[in-house]
Amino acid sequence: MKLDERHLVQLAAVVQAGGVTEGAAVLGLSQPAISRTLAQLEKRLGEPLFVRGRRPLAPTPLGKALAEHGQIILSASRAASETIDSFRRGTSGVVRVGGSPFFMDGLISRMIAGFQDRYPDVSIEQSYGYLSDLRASLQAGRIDVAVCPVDVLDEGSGLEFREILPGRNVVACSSTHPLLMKRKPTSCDLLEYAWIAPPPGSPLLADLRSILHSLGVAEIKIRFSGGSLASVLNYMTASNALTVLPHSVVFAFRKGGQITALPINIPHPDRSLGLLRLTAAPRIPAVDTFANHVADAFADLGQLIKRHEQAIVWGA
Amino acid sequence: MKLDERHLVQLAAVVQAGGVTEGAAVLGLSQPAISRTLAQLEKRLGEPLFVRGRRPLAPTPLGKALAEHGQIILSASRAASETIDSFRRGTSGVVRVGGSPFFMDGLISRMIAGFQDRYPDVSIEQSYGYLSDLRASLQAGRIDVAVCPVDVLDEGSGLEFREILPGRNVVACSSTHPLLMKRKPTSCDLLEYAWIAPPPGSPLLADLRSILHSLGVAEIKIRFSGGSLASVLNYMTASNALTVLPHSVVFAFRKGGQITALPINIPHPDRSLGLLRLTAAPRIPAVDTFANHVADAFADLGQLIKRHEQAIVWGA
DNA sequence: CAGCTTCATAACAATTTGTTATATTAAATC
DNA sequence: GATTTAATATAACAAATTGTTATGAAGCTG
Repeated sequence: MKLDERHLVQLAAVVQAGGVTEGAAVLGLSQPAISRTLAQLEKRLGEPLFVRGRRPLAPTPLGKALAEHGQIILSASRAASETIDSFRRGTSGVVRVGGSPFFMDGLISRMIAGFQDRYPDVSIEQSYGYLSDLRASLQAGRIDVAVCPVDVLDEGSGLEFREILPGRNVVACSSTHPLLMKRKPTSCDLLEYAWIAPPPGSPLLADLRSILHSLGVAEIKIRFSGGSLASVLNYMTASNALTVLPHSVVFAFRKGGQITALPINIPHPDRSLGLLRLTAAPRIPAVDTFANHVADAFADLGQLIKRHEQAIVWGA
Repeated sequence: MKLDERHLVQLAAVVQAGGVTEGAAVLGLSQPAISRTLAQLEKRLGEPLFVRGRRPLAPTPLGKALAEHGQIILSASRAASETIDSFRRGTSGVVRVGGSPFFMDGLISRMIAGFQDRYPDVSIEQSYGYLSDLRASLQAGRIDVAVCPVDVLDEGSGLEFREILPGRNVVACSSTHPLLMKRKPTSCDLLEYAWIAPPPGSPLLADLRSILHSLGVAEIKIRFSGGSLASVLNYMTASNALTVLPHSVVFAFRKGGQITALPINIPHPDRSLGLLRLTAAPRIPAVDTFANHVADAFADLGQLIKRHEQAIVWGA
């Protein structure tokens, strides 16, 4: 026999509160409303739910059993309410974030940890991709926000762009690299060593080409390619290979003492790391919270880098 | 924010079924009904629950989260329905049974085990008492059924009596008792040994007195009293003490080989073991099921005793 | 692009829900 | 044991909700 969820909830409230009047108060309803519900329930069931003509009100075994189900429903309903409230506050929900692999692995993943330290009820679903994929994912509603280097001129197409860090690359190497002995490495020196290529399709790969061009270097020895950041760092640590990496990523890993940047100036890409969101997308508070957290974290990082550079001067 | 349980259920059905139409079918409703509910929910929340303009219908993270709560509600509701159906079939519920201690401990408790082997979803709450207490408990709705010896003439007072075994007592003793050596023990022999008194207030105690009277015995040595059946049996096993017990109880424990009955005839009490229920009480199917089970079990027991007596003749 | 399926909207009838006012009934009190 | 008090049941009514059918709009499929 099918019964109304609302009725079960009312029954549960009455049983738990120990009286019709009190139960009504718990639910914020009038006593006659509950009284009628109970009468109707008993009529439909053909079984009493309470021992009649006796106070305090005592449920029959059946009444008690049904009230337990009602209690579950009431709890679930309250949990749903809490879900909504917390969703609105941006302290719960799901944030689906996509981004370019090196930034995600090198910076964002740490920031996510810090974020969830503050907002443990927001779960993060991470995915990888470059600008065109990410744009498509945003538009298809597969992700809520993207973290990605974007050409400064690139704009429009319904995407909202929020810059969080100016583009700046460095030539990275193991912190025991022989070239670090030299005061001013030349372009020729760079040709001496093997290179790690950034992932195919990444802006870094394009940057690498333009760097080589600006240094007047024709070709380099690519020894390793296709690896994610962890592979690149490991490889670099255990070899004298060079690669081009975002300044911020190398900076973030300076604590490990394994890698560093060569003191050589290379041109800045006309590109900034930023947060991308769909302009037309519904505002999800948790995504706002997350975006703000990431932006703040990058602002802090920017400050840190600035202070660090006052001590150590990179390049010439 | 408070939301309607019904709406959450409908949301859950849609998410689980993967479409409005399918969800409506699951709940036995029309598609527009669900469609309107969802529209209303989204309007009240100010947040989309589904990714619009896209098929197959995909819930947003919020929609999915709320649907999970709805699923819980739906399950609880179905469980409640099942509780009712099963209650009506008499295969679930609670049976509160009261009875005289020796019968409960000696016979009924075993029958409850057999009962629950067949009906595992019926739980039994057992309590003890003699006729007057039990009658009061029945009338107060504290128990659903009583198992108790009742004077054959005693009747009325809104109680329905169902006889399940004619009263018959025996003098019980350890199975190694010296009197068992004698072919025909006399009343004087009975005076030689210590006696265990049945619990105060029990019909057995009254029976004991009338037995002594009929045997022309004035007084006996009471050595032990106030014990429950387990104590009485243990005491008897470890001594040569005698007591008066229902024939059926001694019979039920014959398998243990520890106790038996003396071959001496004592008068039957004008009393029968029976099931008592309130005539006016609402019919609880599980109680019916239980009462029938107990009655059947006693019928079987009666047959067993009869066959057993054709082999072994008790008393003279 | 036609055809099919699925979802959204409109309009309306029926039921349900909640309210206040009042009668009953069980417990408490003297 | 009569009387008072607190709690529950009932009645009457207004408002909101729910469900229905009919129909329009929007995506997918071939």
